Amino acid sequence: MGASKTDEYSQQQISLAAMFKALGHPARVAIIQFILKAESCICGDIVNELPLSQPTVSQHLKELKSAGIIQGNVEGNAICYCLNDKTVKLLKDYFGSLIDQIQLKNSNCC
Amino acid sequence: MGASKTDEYSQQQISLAAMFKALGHPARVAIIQFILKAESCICGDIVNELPLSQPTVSQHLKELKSAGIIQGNVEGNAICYCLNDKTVKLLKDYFGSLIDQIQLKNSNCC
DNA sequence: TTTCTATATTGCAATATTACGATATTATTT
DNA sequence: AAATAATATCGTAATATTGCAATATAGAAA
Repeated sequence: MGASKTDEYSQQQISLAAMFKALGHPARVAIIQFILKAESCICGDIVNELPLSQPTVSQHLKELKSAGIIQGNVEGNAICYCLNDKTVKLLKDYFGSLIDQIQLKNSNCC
Repeated sequence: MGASKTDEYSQQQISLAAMFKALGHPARVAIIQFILKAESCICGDIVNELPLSQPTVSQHLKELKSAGIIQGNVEGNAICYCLNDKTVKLLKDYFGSLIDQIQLKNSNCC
Protein backbone atom coordinates (compact mmCIF):
# COMPACT_ATOMS: atom_id res chain seq x y z
CA MET A 1 0.00 0.00 0.00
CA GLY A 2 3.00 2.29 0.56
CA ALA A 3 3.15 5.71 2.14
CA SER A 4 0.20 8.01 1.68
CA LYS A 5 0.61 10.88 -0.71
CA THR A 6 1.04 14.38 0.61
CA ASP A 7 -2.01 16.10 -0.79
CA GLU A 8 -0.25 19.31 -1.62
CA TYR A 9 3.04 21.08 -1.13
CA SER A 10 4.03 22.90 2.03
CA GLN A 11 4.05 26.67 2.17
CA GLN A 12 7.82 26.60 2.54
CA GLN A 13 8.20 24.44 -0.55
CA ILE A 14 6.00 26.77 -2.56
CA SER A 15 7.76 29.88 -1.41
CA LEU A 16 11.26 28.51 -1.93
CA ALA A 17 10.32 27.33 -5.40
CA ALA A 18 8.98 30.79 -6.24
CA MET A 19 12.29 32.39 -5.28
CA PHE A 20 14.32 29.89 -7.26
CA LYS A 21 12.04 30.24 -10.23
CA ALA A 22 12.52 33.99 -10.16
CA LEU A 23 16.26 33.46 -10.30
CA GLY A 24 15.95 30.82 -13.01
CA HIS A 25 16.58 32.98 -16.07
CA PRO A 26 19.94 34.30 -17.30
CA ALA A 27 18.53 37.80 -17.70
CA ARG A 28 17.43 37.84 -14.10
CA VAL A 29 20.76 36.52 -12.87
CA ALA A 30 22.38 39.25 -14.96
CA ILE A 31 20.12 41.86 -13.39
CA ILE A 32 21.16 40.75 -9.90
CA GLN A 33 24.81 40.99 -10.83
CA PHE A 34 24.36 44.39 -12.42
CA ILE A 35 22.58 45.77 -9.37
CA LEU A 36 25.51 44.67 -7.23
CA LYS A 37 28.17 45.94 -9.63
CA ALA A 38 26.61 49.35 -10.27
CA GLU A 39 28.07 52.36 -8.47
CA SER A 40 24.82 53.50 -7.01
CA CYS A 41 21.85 51.21 -7.13
CA ILE A 42 19.88 53.58 -9.34
CA CYS A 43 19.17 51.05 -11.96
CA GLY A 44 17.23 52.45 -14.90
CA ASP A 45 20.23 51.63 -17.06
CA ILE A 46 19.72 47.92 -16.56
CA VAL A 47 17.80 48.30 -19.80
CA ASN A 48 20.92 49.63 -21.50
CA GLU A 49 23.05 46.85 -20.12
CA LEU A 50 20.86 43.92 -21.09
CA PRO A 51 20.18 42.65 -24.62
CA LEU A 52 16.45 43.08 -24.06
CA SER A 53 13.80 45.69 -24.63
CA GLN A 54 12.56 48.00 -21.89
CA PRO A 55 9.22 46.22 -21.45
CA THR A 56 10.94 42.88 -21.16
CA VAL A 57 13.38 44.13 -18.55
CA SER A 58 10.50 45.69 -16.66
CA GLN A 59 8.75 42.36 -16.65
CA HIS A 60 11.83 40.56 -15.33
CA LEU A 61 12.20 43.18 -12.60
CA LYS A 62 8.59 42.64 -11.64
CA GLU A 63 9.16 38.91 -11.26
CA LEU A 64 12.23 39.43 -9.11
CA LYS A 65 10.34 41.91 -7.02
CA SER A 66 7.23 39.82 -6.47
CA ALA A 67 9.41 36.89 -5.41
CA GLY A 68 11.02 39.17 -2.84
CA ILE A 69 14.49 38.99 -4.37
CA ILE A 70 14.73 42.72 -5.02
CA GLN A 71 13.00 45.83 -3.76
CA GLY A 72 12.16 48.98 -5.69
CA ASN A 73 12.38 52.50 -4.38
CA VAL A 74 10.88 55.46 -6.17
CA GLU A 75 13.56 58.10 -6.50
CA GLY A 76 12.03 61.10 -8.21
CA ASN A 77 11.40 60.16 -11.78
CA ALA A 78 13.46 57.01 -11.70
CA ILE A 79 13.23 53.83 -9.67
CA CYS A 80 16.05 52.32 -7.69
CA TYR A 81 16.16 48.55 -7.43
CA CYS A 82 18.21 46.83 -4.74
CA LEU A 83 18.70 43.31 -3.54
CA ASN A 84 16.63 42.26 -0.55
CA ASP A 85 19.35 41.16 1.81
CA LYS A 86 16.93 39.30 4.03
CA THR A 87 15.93 37.02 1.15
CA VAL A 88 19.53 36.48 0.10
CA LYS A 89 20.42 35.50 3.63
CA LEU A 90 17.45 33.14 3.77
CA LEU A 91 18.64 31.40 0.63
CA LYS A 92 22.22 31.19 1.84
CA ASP A 93 21.01 29.62 5.07
CA TYR A 94 18.80 27.21 3.17
CA PHE A 95 21.75 25.81 1.23
CA GLY A 96 23.78 25.84 4.41
CA SER A 97 21.19 23.65 6.08
CA LEU A 98 21.15 21.32 3.08
CA ILE A 99 24.90 20.89 3.45
CA ASP A 100 24.49 20.18 7.15
CA GLN A 101 21.87 17.54 6.40
CA ILE A 102 24.05 15.93 3.75
CA GLN A 103 26.91 15.64 6.21
CA LEU A 104 24.69 14.22 8.96
CA LYS A 105 23.63 11.25 6.87
CA ASN A 106 26.93 9.92 5.66
CA SER A 107 25.18 6.89 4.18
CA ASN A 108 26.40 8.09 0.83
CA CYS A 109 25.31 5.72 -1.89
CA CYS A 110 26.27 8.22 -4.63
CA MET B 1 25.35 57.07 -26.00
CA GLY B 2 25.17 55.00 -22.84
CA ALA B 3 26.72 51.64 -22.08
CA SER B 4 26.93 49.08 -24.83
CA LYS B 5 24.77 46.03 -24.56
CA THR B 6 26.32 42.75 -23.58
CA ASP B 7 25.63 40.65 -26.63
CA GLU B 8 24.77 37.53 -24.71
CA TYR B 9 24.87 36.15 -21.20
CA SER B 10 27.98 34.81 -19.53
CA GLN B 11 28.50 31.11 -19.07
CA GLN B 12 28.24 31.60 -15.32
CA GLN B 13 24.92 33.40 -15.66
CA ILE B 14 23.53 30.66 -17.87
CA SER B 15 24.68 27.88 -15.60
CA LEU B 16 23.46 29.52 -12.40
CA ALA B 17 20.09 30.20 -14.01
CA ALA B 18 19.83 26.55 -15.05
CA MET B 19 20.39 25.40 -11.47
CA PHE B 20 17.86 27.84 -10.06
CA LYS B 21 15.36 26.92 -12.72
CA ALA B 22 15.70 23.28 -11.81
CA LEU B 23 14.89 24.16 -8.21
CA GLY B 24 12.03 26.43 -9.24
CA HIS B 25 9.15 24.03 -8.84
CA PRO B 26 7.51 22.90 -5.60
CA ALA B 27 7.68 19.24 -6.62
CA ARG B 28 11.42 19.51 -7.15
CA VAL B 29 11.95 21.28 -3.84
CA ALA B 30 9.89 18.50 -2.25
CA ILE B 31 12.07 15.88 -3.94
CA ILE B 32 15.21 17.47 -2.52
CA GLN B 33 13.71 17.50 0.96
CA PHE B 34 12.57 13.91 0.67
CA ILE B 35 15.98 12.72 -0.45
CA LEU B 36 17.50 14.34 2.62
CA LYS B 37 14.84 13.08 5.00
CA ALA B 38 14.80 9.48 3.77
CA GLU B 39 16.61 6.87 5.82
CA SER B 40 18.71 5.58 2.99
CA CYS B 41 18.85 7.51 -0.23
CA ILE B 42 17.22 4.72 -2.21
CA CYS B 43 14.51 6.85 -3.60
CA GLY B 44 12.07 4.97 -5.78
CA ASP B 45 9.39 5.81 -3.25
CA ILE B 46 9.58 9.49 -4.11
CA VAL B 47 6.75 8.56 -6.43
CA ASN B 48 4.70 7.35 -3.47
CA GLU B 49 5.45 10.47 -1.49
CA LEU B 50 4.58 13.04 -4.15
CA PRO B 51 1.11 13.80 -5.49
CA LEU B 52 2.30 13.10 -9.01
CA SER B 53 2.42 10.19 -11.42
CA GLN B 54 5.54 8.12 -11.92
CA PRO B 55 6.35 9.58 -15.36
CA THR B 56 6.03 13.11 -14.00
CA VAL B 57 8.32 12.39 -11.07
CA SER B 58 10.79 10.77 -13.42
CA GLN B 59 10.77 13.92 -15.52
CA HIS B 60 11.39 16.14 -12.50
CA LEU B 61 14.26 13.90 -11.43
CA LYS B 62 15.74 14.19 -14.89
CA GLU B 63 15.66 17.96 -14.70
CA LEU B 64 17.31 18.01 -11.29
CA LYS B 65 19.93 15.60 -12.54
CA SER B 66 20.78 17.43 -15.74
CA ALA B 67 21.17 20.66 -13.79
CA GLY B 68 23.65 18.87 -11.55
CA ILE B 69 21.56 19.20 -8.40
CA ILE B 70 21.25 15.46 -7.85
CA GLN B 71 23.07 12.35 -9.00
CA GLY B 72 21.62 8.93 -9.74
CA ASN B 73 23.20 5.61 -8.92
CA VAL B 74 21.95 2.33 -10.32
CA GLU B 75 21.44 -0.06 -7.43
CA GLY B 76 20.31 -3.37 -8.83
CA ASN B 77 16.84 -2.90 -10.12
CA ALA B 78 16.27 0.45 -8.47
CA ILE B 79 18.01 3.80 -8.75
CA CYS B 80 19.32 5.78 -5.85
CA TYR B 81 19.22 9.55 -6.13
CA CYS B 82 21.34 11.75 -3.90
CA LEU B 83 22.09 15.43 -3.65
CA ASN B 84 25.26 16.62 -5.35
CA ASP B 85 27.03 18.25 -2.43
CA LYS B 86 29.44 20.11 -4.70
CA THR B 87 26.55 21.92 -6.36
CA VAL B 88 24.85 22.69 -3.05
CA LYS B 89 28.09 24.17 -1.75
CA LEU B 90 28.49 26.22 -4.92
CA LEU B 91 25.02 27.68 -4.44
CA LYS B 92 25.60 28.39 -0.78
CA ASP B 93 28.82 30.19 -1.65
CA TYR B 94 27.06 32.13 -4.39
CA PHE B 95 24.56 33.60 -1.94
CA GLY B 96 27.35 34.14 0.54
CA SER B 97 29.20 36.23 -2.01
CA LEU B 98 26.03 38.18 -2.76
CA ILE B 99 25.74 39.02 0.93
CA ASP B 100 29.38 40.12 0.99
CA GLN B 101 28.82 42.36 -1.99
CA ILE B 102 25.70 43.87 -0.45
CA GLN B 103 27.60 44.69 2.71
CA LEU B 104 30.54 46.20 0.81
CA LYS B 105 28.37 48.79 -0.91
CA ASN B 106 26.52 50.31 2.00
CA SER B 107 25.07 52.95 -0.31
CA ASN B 108 21.71 51.53 0.54
CA CYS B 109 18.97 53.41 -1.25
CA CYS B 110 16.40 50.71 -0.39
C1' DT C 1 13.15 -17.60 -21.10
C1' DT C 2 9.12 -15.77 -19.06
C1' DT C 3 7.45 -12.80 -15.59
C1' DC C 4 7.80 -9.08 -12.50
C1' DT C 5 9.44 -4.64 -10.76
C1' DA C 6 11.55 -0.14 -11.23
C1' DT C 7 12.45 3.50 -14.10
C1' DA C 8 12.54 6.02 -18.59
C1' DT C 9 10.60 7.71 -22.90
C1' DT C 10 7.00 9.15 -26.11
C1' DG C 11 3.09 11.76 -27.53
C1' DC C 12 0.05 15.07 -26.51
C1' DA C 13 -3.14 18.52 -24.26
C1' DA C 14 -3.30 22.38 -21.09
C1' DT C 15 -0.95 26.05 -19.28
C1' DA C 16 2.91 29.28 -18.44
C1' DT C 17 6.88 32.00 -19.92
C1' DT C 18 9.39 35.04 -22.84
C1' DA C 19 9.78 38.86 -25.74
C1' DC C 20 8.30 42.96 -27.91
C1' DG C 21 5.56 46.89 -30.08
C1' DA C 22 2.17 49.97 -28.76
C1' DT C 23 0.34 52.49 -25.24
C1' DA C 24 -0.47 54.14 -20.47
C1' DT C 25 1.20 56.20 -16.26
C1' DT C 26 3.71 59.27 -13.33
C1' DA C 27 6.99 62.65 -12.08
C1' DT C 28 9.96 66.38 -13.77
C1' DT C 29 11.07 70.20 -16.48
C1' DT C 30 9.88 74.02 -19.37
C1' DA D 1 -0.38 73.31 -19.11
C1' DA D 2 2.74 71.12 -22.48
C1' DA D 3 6.66 68.44 -23.31
C1' DT D 4 9.94 65.17 -21.71
C1' DA D 5 11.77 61.16 -19.34
C1' DA D 6 11.45 56.82 -16.82
C1' DT D 7 8.87 52.98 -15.99
C1' DA D 8 4.73 49.95 -16.24
C1' DT D 9 0.98 47.60 -18.55
C1' DC D 10 -1.55 45.47 -22.45
C1' DG D 11 -2.03 42.46 -26.25
C1' DT D 12 -0.15 38.90 -28.61
C1' DA D 13 2.96 35.53 -31.06
C1' DA D 14 6.44 32.03 -30.31
C1' DT D 15 8.17 28.80 -27.31
C1' DA D 16 8.68 26.05 -23.04
C1' DT D 17 6.86 23.59 -19.07
C1' DT D 18 3.83 20.51 -16.71
C1' DG D 19 1.36 16.38 -16.24
C1' DC D 20 -0.30 12.01 -17.61
C1' DA D 21 -1.59 7.61 -20.17
C1' DA D 22 0.57 4.43 -22.90
C1' DT D 23 4.56 2.16 -23.92
C1' DA D 24 9.49 0.93 -23.80
C1' DT D 25 13.60 -0.66 -21.40
C1' DA D 26 16.47 -3.11 -18.20
C1' DG D 27 17.54 -5.82 -14.37
C1' DA D 28 15.88 -9.53 -10.89
C1' DA D 29 13.41 -13.42 -9.85
C1' DA D 30 11.14 -17.50 -11.04
